[in-house]
Amino acid sequence: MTASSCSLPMTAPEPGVCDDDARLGCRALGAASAGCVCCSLRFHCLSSDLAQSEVAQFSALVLCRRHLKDGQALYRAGDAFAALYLVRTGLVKSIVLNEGGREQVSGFYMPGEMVGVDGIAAGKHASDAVALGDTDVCVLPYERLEKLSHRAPAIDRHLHRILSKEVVRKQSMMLLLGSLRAEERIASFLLNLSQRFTARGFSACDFVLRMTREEIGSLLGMQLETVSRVFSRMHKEGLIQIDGKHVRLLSPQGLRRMIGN
Amino acid sequence: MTASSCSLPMTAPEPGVCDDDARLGCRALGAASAGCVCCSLRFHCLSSDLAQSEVAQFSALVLCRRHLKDGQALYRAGDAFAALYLVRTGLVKSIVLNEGGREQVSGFYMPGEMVGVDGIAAGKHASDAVALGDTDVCVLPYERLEKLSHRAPAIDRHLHRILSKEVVRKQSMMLLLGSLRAEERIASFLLNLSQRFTARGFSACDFVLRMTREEIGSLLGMQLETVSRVFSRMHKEGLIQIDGKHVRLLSPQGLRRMIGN
DNA sequence: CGTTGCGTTGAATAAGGTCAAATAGAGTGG
DNA sequence: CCACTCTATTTGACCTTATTCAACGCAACG
Repeated sequence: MTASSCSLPMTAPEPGVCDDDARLGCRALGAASAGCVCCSLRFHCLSSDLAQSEVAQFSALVLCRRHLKDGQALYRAGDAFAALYLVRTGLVKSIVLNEGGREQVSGFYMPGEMVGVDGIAAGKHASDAVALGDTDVCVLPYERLEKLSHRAPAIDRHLHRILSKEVVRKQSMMLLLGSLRAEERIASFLLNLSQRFTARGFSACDFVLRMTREEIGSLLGMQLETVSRVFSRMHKEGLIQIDGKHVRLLSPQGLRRMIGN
Repeated sequence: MTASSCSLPMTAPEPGVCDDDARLGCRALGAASAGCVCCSLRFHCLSSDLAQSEVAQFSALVLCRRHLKDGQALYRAGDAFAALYLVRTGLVKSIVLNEGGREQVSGFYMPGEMVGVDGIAAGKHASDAVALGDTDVCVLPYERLEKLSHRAPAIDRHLHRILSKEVVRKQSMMLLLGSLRAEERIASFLLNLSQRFTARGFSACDFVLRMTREEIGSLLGMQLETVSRVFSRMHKEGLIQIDGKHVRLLSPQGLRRMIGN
């Protein structure tokens, strides 16, 4: 998972430049760090059509990383927006709160996925981001990222794509919330996780849910009891095997049929 | 509404350069067109902290406009992504379809709002965009926009903000769909429209819904009958006055209280 | 070993969906 | 101008689904 045994050339961060450190509560990366160039997540964080030099430039952006323990917040709604984050290990959940105090999980972010883009719009975060279990993130100071993206068109384009992808993702969550029933939502959720695990080289059909039933329910717009019941029913029907947080998809095909395809 | 009597200097599109015309099905703008600099929507489309020169550069991007009649599509899901669109007059609805054939309205776009950003991610549109009533849009060829944004950092930043704002918007729709009940959804919808009308200089409490009950229901994740019933109930309770598509908010305060604030 | 958080399950209830029918309005063609 | 058609909307009756409330099991932890 780590990129320790890598000795490819990279642009080292200028020493002493990381005045973001204190503000962002992160630890600086020494020149020893191999950076993005040979990070195993490189092709999740970054487009494959970036030149090596661009990857190195991007890498130089990541002045520091942050480690979060279970339940610790990366940022809170209302916090000044200073950086975007790329999950390295672990899992981050993002939570939106409306004025009426109601809150909802708006997404789970896996290694290689970017957290925090909702802060760009207003210069302050619109949601909380909280670690589920031990989690590491790379910190991308936004001002530096902006400056870099003016120099490196490919990186700018990549950023646009990431932002757009987030729109598409939320849009398909809207579709799920607005027009699927409980069973279909769960099926869709499981298949989505499966697909993302696969893309990261993990088993497609056998994984552990780091989040609680309540958090799943919150994301999918249903009560935790309903989540539990649907899991139980799917289990009885032989579609999945579920033991606490450990899930095994016995019939991905059957799940796919449930959501109509 | 039009910016006809404006004679400020602007960068005219180079003649003969609009080879996008045929592809995008739009008509070219003559040099006679006043462009964005004195468009009444300027401060909706564009950030107020753009310099005049930057606005002119942006304006030069808009090589053509498109007029759409009621029900006509700006693009369809799967179409190659070539441009972003800024609504000038009228209303555009965007519709997502999932694999199972289910579809849902994912947003209504008013003058000054940008349509089409979900196409950036994959290079093809993820939704349909259809005009509700006569509608005009400005066409922003995306490749040119990208090139411009490398030359003009402020425009790039503005684009990032627009994309992020779209994420925030979808995110709050997720919250609505996942945790509000029918009445609260409608209240939220009406207040949102009201706020957007206000921002455009129209009455905050007296407006016409261009969309059908079914389209409203689709956006809000409920059946058209439920939409109708909620309108009727709100009417009885003296919160709104509703006559077909004509709405008057009698107690915006009361509506706000419904969603808990 | 009691406490606490998470998960499961059951029974009663409420909210919204579905089906059906009636009405209203806009647009069309005679 | 009127009859006709088509679509949008409203309303009622009934039914399905998911929520709510409550009880209980289980595992981790101090």
